[in-house]
Amino acid sequence: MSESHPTIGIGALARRAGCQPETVRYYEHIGLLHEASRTEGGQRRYGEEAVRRLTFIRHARDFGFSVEAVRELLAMSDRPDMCCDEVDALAKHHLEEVESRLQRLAALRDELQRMLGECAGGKVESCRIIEVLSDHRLCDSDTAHGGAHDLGEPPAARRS
Amino acid sequence: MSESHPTIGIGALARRAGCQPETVRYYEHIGLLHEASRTEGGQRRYGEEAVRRLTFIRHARDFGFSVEAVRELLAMSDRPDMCCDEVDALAKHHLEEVESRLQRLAALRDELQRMLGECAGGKVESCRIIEVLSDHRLCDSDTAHGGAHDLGEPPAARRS
DNA sequence: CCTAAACCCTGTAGCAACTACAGGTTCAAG
DNA sequence: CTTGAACCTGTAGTTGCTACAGGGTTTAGG
Repeated sequence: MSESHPTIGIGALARRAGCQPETVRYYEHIGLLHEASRTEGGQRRYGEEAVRRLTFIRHARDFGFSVEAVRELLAMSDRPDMCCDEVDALAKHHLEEVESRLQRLAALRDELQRMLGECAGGKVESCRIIEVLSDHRLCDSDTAHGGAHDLGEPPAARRS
Repeated sequence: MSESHPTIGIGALARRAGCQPETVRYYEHIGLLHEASRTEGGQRRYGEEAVRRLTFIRHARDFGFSVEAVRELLAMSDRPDMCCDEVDALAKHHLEEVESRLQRLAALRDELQRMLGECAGGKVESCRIIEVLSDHRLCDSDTAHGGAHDLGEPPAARRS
């Protein structure tokens, strides 16, 4: 309702949503955030609405939704009279992915624990860890660790 | 012992280790695999040792070890009389990371389940999922989902 | 021996989702 | 009015590959 004047700088906006100014510019660039109004000198100025939108984005990202999923969620939340089936479906789908990642990650943990438990701490020559890594048959094959890709490795960048 | 003649083509090597020829060239490029010998026409030819090495790499990668960690593991496995403490430490460190990812992923799953359970299926306006995403305070804050980054999202590419 | 298919080569660009500069401009406090 | 923090654009880097384009090589069959 209340359209606050755009007085918030990009740094303050970023701080309030817990991210970096670069990330804000990036979100604008890929169209998650609308183009901000500018001062005469060309600097971006935001209002409270932008804070809400960015917070939503960051929060959804923290939940593990991909940028494309966030884009859909934003589009849906912009249409309040829509039926929320799609939102529900998106969240369900995401939950399924999370659950399958959880299972494989748990299998991986078990295998790592087993490896570590069996390593007697001698020479590399007889190291159980190296052996297991060398030979797939030494794994508990029931609970196959299905490839790090689908488990998700931490992406390169982590925010400080 | 038996130094097999290098007769295996890059495609066959890749197939035996469960990856793509491009991946093999990439590993060579970043120095995980030694430079292969070549035919007169310039094509790479490999022996059984390369199969073992590549299999080790793929397996360690499947375990979620980063390429840099794999590089260290390879260096260690190349020195059989070394004490395997470092291997052990690397694996332990990795296990810790896996466990912390597991915990956050579990918290995330709970939150998603809660969100889904509370969504009554009406209009977006009153959608519990959108609400939770909009407002951090609606989360169970004890078991905070700590950012998708550290949970790891599935990287873009998945092998077929 | 010849040809066609299957394989291989290099090099570059692309994916996600940002982060990190460089080299300059603008704003706000004192 | 000066200073320094904040901001601007644009490009390149990160991880771990994958996907081309535009060629050359190998090999099996006839």
